Amino acid sequence: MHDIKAIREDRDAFVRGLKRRGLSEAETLADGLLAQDKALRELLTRLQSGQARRNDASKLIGQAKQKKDEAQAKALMDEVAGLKDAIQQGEAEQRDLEQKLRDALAVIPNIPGADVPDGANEAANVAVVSRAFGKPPGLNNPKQHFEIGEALGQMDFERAAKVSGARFVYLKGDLAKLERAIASFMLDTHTQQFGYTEVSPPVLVKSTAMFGTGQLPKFQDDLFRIGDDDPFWLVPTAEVPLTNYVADEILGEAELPLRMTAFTPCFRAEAGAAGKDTRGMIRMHQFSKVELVSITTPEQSQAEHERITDAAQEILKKLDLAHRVVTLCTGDMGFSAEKTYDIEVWLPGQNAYREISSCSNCGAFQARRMNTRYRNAEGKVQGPVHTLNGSGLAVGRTLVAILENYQEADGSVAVPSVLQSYMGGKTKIAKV
RNA sequence: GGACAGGUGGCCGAGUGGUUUAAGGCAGCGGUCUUGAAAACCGCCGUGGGUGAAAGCUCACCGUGAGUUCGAAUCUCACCCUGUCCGCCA
Repeated sequence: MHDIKAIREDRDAFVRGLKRRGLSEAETLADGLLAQDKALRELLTRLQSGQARRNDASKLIGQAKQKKDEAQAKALMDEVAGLKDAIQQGEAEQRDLEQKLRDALAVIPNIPGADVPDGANEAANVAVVSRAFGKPPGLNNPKQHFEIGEALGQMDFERAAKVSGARFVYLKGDLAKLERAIASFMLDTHTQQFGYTEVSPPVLVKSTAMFGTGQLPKFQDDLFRIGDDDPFWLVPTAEVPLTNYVADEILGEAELPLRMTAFTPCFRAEAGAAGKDTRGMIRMHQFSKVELVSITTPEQSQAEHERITDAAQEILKKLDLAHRVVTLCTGDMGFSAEKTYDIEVWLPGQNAYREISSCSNCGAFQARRMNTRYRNAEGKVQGPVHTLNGSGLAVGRTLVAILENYQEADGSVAVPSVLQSYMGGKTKIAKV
């Protein structure tokens, strides 16, 4: 959510930012907002002088009545009665204008950071060369993960389709255990090495929480919803409950940065993804993910963005999985992000790098929607905090990457050394 | 799901239609006193908005929303949340 005051003070910067995002009618949009803002402020000035007079007169009426001066009281009451309609109408108009302005602001995406490359789509994303890691392994005729999993008899899409439909999967035996091992390994790394606090959050949330992180009102079609009025929503990522943890709060500067990590299932309707990644478990309605969220001061957020990306990459490094990092261009970034790094892992079966993590600095954008601020050391309330989130990592896709990168010619899969202790010492997953 | 009781500033807590400008206390900050500290005493101490160069003036906010009234923390209605008990339950 944007600050209308900031738009008022620098309309052109706002317009430039939205244009970089690809919004061609940014000028019209900005001028519309400013016109609404102006109308609202003019109304407030008018309305408040009426309210001030009413308050004064009402006080005088009280005093007159105490002095038993009924004539004086009557005269004042008559005067205020004349103001009443105008005030009530003005208050209704104020509510209406504020609501309209808020609704208009709620669907405008965040402004890209100054160092974000311009571009219309993922073709314009820019590699972060210094963050690249490892080389694709030389494998002969590598299989795709679902071929491996199905041959092991431990990955079942058919029965999942019978029970739940497309884009669901059953994992069994060692593969089910591997998912749990991956998650434990990730959580342990983030808590022990990077100081994140492990959290087990709700995965059903209210509309206000979805608004806070920016999924609502615009992206309702991507979400699963439960109930008609005052619904619950299934979280598409633990970013939602972790970030909204601080909603409507004023935090002390001393407690920042606040770092939280959670392992949760994630639910996505995948509307509009028809035909994409239909085989295998790359794109599911339900998948599990370890998420990282940081709440910081504005001064800290850029450094924290690098740090959160480090934490996510550390997992892939320990698993010895080749990957690269790209800075998303203005046209490829999510709604709430100011700057985003995507981490892409090498998948031999697909002969391609595929996204496994997305680390974003949302600046003050979500904090404004959530009404989360902080207090400095002197106790003075400052502006909104900054919020960041990153996948650390998508567990399903990590399992896919392990299957494809650690596959053996005989159809078995080696267990990466850092996971062996989580797998009861097992070094290999084979058909039973 | 049902019954009852509640929701007031950072915290506790008074306040059932009009000098409420939300009492009082705790915590915090500044000061007096003191060699220093404690105690005592004095002062300050919510958020957001409008207007203004500023000082200031002003509006809104007592769980949320709507309403009654000249005037609402206080009355009415709806909803949300918390606690206790009952029911159900991993």
